[in-house]
Amino acid sequence: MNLSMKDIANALNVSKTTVSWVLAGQGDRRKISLSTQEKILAYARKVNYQPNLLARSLTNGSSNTLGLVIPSIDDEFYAHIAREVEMEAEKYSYSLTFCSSETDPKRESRIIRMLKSKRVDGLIIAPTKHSREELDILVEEKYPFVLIDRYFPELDTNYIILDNEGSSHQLVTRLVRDGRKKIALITSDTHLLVMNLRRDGYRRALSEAGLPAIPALYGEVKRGEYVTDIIRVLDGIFTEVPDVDGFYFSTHYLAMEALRYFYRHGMDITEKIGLACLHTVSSFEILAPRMYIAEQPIREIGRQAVQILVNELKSADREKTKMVLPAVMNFNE
Amino acid sequence: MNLSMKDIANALNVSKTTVSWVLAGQGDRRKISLSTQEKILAYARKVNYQPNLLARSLTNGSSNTLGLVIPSIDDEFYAHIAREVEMEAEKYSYSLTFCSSETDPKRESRIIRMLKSKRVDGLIIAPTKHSREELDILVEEKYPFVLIDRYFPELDTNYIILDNEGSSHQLVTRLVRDGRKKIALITSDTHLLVMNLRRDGYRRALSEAGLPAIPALYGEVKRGEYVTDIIRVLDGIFTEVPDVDGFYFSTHYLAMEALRYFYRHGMDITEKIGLACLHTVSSFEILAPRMYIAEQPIREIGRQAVQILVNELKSADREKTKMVLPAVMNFNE
DNA sequence: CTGAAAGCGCTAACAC
DNA sequence: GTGTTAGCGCTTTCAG
Repeated sequence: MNLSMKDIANALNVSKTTVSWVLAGQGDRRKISLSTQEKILAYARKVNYQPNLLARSLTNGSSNTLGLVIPSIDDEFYAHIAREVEMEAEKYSYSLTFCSSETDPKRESRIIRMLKSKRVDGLIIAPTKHSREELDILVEEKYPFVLIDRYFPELDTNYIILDNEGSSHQLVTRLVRDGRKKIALITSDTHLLVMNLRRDGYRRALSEAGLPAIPALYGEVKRGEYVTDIIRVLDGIFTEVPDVDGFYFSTHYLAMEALRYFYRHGMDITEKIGLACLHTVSSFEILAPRMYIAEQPIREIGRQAVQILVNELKSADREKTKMVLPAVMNFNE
Repeated sequence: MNLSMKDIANALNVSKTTVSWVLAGQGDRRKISLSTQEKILAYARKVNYQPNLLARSLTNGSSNTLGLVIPSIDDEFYAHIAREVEMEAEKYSYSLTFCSSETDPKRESRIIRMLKSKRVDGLIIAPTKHSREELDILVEEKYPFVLIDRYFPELDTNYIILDNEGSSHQLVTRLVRDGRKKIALITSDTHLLVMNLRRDGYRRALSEAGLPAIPALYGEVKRGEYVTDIIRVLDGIFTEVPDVDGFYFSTHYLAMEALRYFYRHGMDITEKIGLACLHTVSSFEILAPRMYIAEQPIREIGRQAVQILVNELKSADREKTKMVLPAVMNFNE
């Protein structure tokens, strides 16, 4: 199959070293004669020489590869992130190996170990709830990594997250300004810190507006079976608070299922019910054009994540970067 | 950082080989004494030994990794494919490195070369239009790979594709059965073979139904600027054929933009206009519940792709597998 | 200007 | 039962 440097060296009666220099573009610096250089270059091109990156990485102790670990590539949000990260990594001539944990902590651990074993130079991780142990190890080993989307405040790591509390607050406040008085919160995955922050923002907005926090307006959906469970939750809210006039969804897939529900029940989600959601998917624009949306700054997250990693790889032991990014709103003030 | 086998061997006063045997689970077969085995295992666990997969791959000449090359991870369809492939690969304890070509042939070439250089054991490729050269090389090198979604009939390769002509024919025939007589075809990327096949299916359905092929009902949208160009196309059709009563979209993103258009113009897409589309995205279920849809058998594609590759890796030089899969319809007959 | 040789961490044929 | 050794393909120090 593929020829190696040795093959080229033998064929041309030069040494492996010379071939290596030339192919690495160091011919001039090493003062290899032009004739030799050209001979090597020509031959390499002719036989379509491709370096064995495994060998190179082994020698160099670095694979020029970044690893991305996300809960699920099926999720539009993470798919976008993956894209941005890949593009940005390419700018620094890193390639990307991506794996999805399927929100299974065991899988996640396995993946992280595997990526380390493959000697990826750094990791970008959107951690699941139970990632702590594995992250502890990374911290201890000083393995370069940056968390995105979720984080652990007690851990001194790089992270880039959304201003969850603030965005929530803005969204709910916007509903309040429309005169909504009975705004339900639909949420899930409440063991996640970010979800609590979103709830906090919701509560703060209500209390600042002098609105009561009605327990019946709190809808918690079981993750995993959210497609069916949200029906139970919404049914419950409409029975107990028939004049509910607003919904704030803590994440996009909840909004999606709720929209399905509203459409099935022929409900008026333009006048009678105000909607807001943190995160978005492209179809919301059509399905619920008047829904207030706080979007994740996906491009920014992807870019920063790569840059933080690249910087850390250049000079280890720098301060950890902790970024809290504002959301991008589809409305004013 | 990570200890190597040598370190373990030194620390325990045994040889690298012994460590290698034991850690590879060959202790019993190689008749290493139980005490030694336990000593090694215990120590490895204690220092949290992780093998260097680069070194192992270099030695073994195989990385236990498959590569997936897709046009864009942003696309729901390919994201799903990526997920299935990853899960299936895991069953055979292969890991997955995925890259997206962004439908840029140069990028695609680069990616394929890079993956080969990293010595991935096999490739799953959803090729872009101009992939021929790179594929020719793969064929010549006998590098194991399988094409999905698109293929080159003149190339003897593994491939798994949808029955494009047949699915199209079924969709359009279904519209005809509803009494639609002026069915427009909205398509794009017409240099792709699969797109031509879809057009052929449309035409066959019309001709079998004795319906004329009205040129004004053929809408070709420029890829790349389809979001704006589709408006021009649809405007054109509605002006020239005001009583158009059906639309067949050759792919999901065209349907998506058309729906946007129909909604903006407040058009009746339940009674007056019949819709059909090859491919789907989740929001269609809400946006256009009555649209006839032919779905790609994503799971099947992902599974088969991996299995074909795994089989080929076990025994090279087998016959190439060429699969044409039927679509999954959301309607009867 | 060019080459020899060591070493990255692992496996496996071949001793003893 | 265990160790020696060579080699995977590359980079890089040191010697000519």
